Amino acid sequence: LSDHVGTGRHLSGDELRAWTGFLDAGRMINEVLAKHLVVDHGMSHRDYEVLVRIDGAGGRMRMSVLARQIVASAALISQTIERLEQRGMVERQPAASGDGRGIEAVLLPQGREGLALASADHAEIIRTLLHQRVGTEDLPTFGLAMSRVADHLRAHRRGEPCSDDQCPYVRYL
Amino acid sequence: LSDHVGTGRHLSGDELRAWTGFLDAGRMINEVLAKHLVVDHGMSHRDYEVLVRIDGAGGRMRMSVLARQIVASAALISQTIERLEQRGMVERQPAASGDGRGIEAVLLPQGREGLALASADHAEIIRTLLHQRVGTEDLPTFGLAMSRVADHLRAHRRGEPCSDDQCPYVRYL
DNA sequence: CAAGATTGACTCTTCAATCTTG
DNA sequence: CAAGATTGAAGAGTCAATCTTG
Repeated sequence: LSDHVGTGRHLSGDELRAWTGFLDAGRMINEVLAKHLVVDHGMSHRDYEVLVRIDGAGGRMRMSVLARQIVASAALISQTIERLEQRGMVERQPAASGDGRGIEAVLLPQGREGLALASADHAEIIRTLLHQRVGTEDLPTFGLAMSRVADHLRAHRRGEPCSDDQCPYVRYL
Repeated sequence: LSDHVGTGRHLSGDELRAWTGFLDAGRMINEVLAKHLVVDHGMSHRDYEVLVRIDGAGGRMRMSVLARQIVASAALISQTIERLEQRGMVERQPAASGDGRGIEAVLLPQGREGLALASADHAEIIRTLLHQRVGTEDLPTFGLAMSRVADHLRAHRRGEPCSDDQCPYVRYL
């Protein structure tokens, strides 16, 4: 395969290594996290993320806010909360604010407990598989780069115009 | 939330930024790629990846090799090839080698054409959303770090013992 | 009509069971 | 019995349509 640099149809050697490494690393880390959560704690990775966010917000959070913070659609959040409610981990309540359209997901004791049990291993897996391999020295730089990538895409998702270039493809977001 | 460094239950500030950035960036980039492929080229991201791999191997590849290279199970590859075959993009043939158990997926002209049409934009999206944000200067380092993460996990998946530490959680792979 | 939220249909993924060949 | 590959059912995600409230 040809190995043009930067402007060609195909990715160059460095570009390809970065992309396939990024893609495969993400898939396999997610696979490990997902299996750990479902095997040892009976919840999906998304269940866990939802519980973390609600806990981080003090125990209650609006559906729409949840959908915005986690990278997920409103429909997905609704069905995830539905499953968590059936298992007694969260509860749906009318929004505390006056808006009659809002629904808040409220963390129940059982959900708080499940979260606490899962979180210790969860963090350790991420350290072992990601942080340790990236290396202490490069970790801050890596974190900043990933935040730039994510923040750029989040800005587009909110409909904000892109600051420094055209970004022709984000219409797919 | 507490902000211990390295050894606690929770991720530290740097660790958390690296992890959430990595996770969200991966999700949103995949979302853009997936939508581009399905909207403009009528194929899923995994369809595209399968076609790329077969093409890279010279136009034919065994199912089991495909499953190993792409991070996917044998069942998933089987069903993906099934769909591609129905659309006339690949064809299943008995393995060229003597082993009567082997099946090879062979790229057909229509598949080659679909791949060519999709690949130009595909590479450009990845450059715009990932490489450009990481930055030219940091890209090689980033690529090496991601390759270390992925290679470490691939080694575990193949059952090889881990070189420099215990890695207690890879049993979930 | 726009925003928050939900539902149902369809698709994709995973898991366990199956079949065939070495 | 182990390895390569396939199948069917169940679980989760996406999309379009719907309902309610501002």
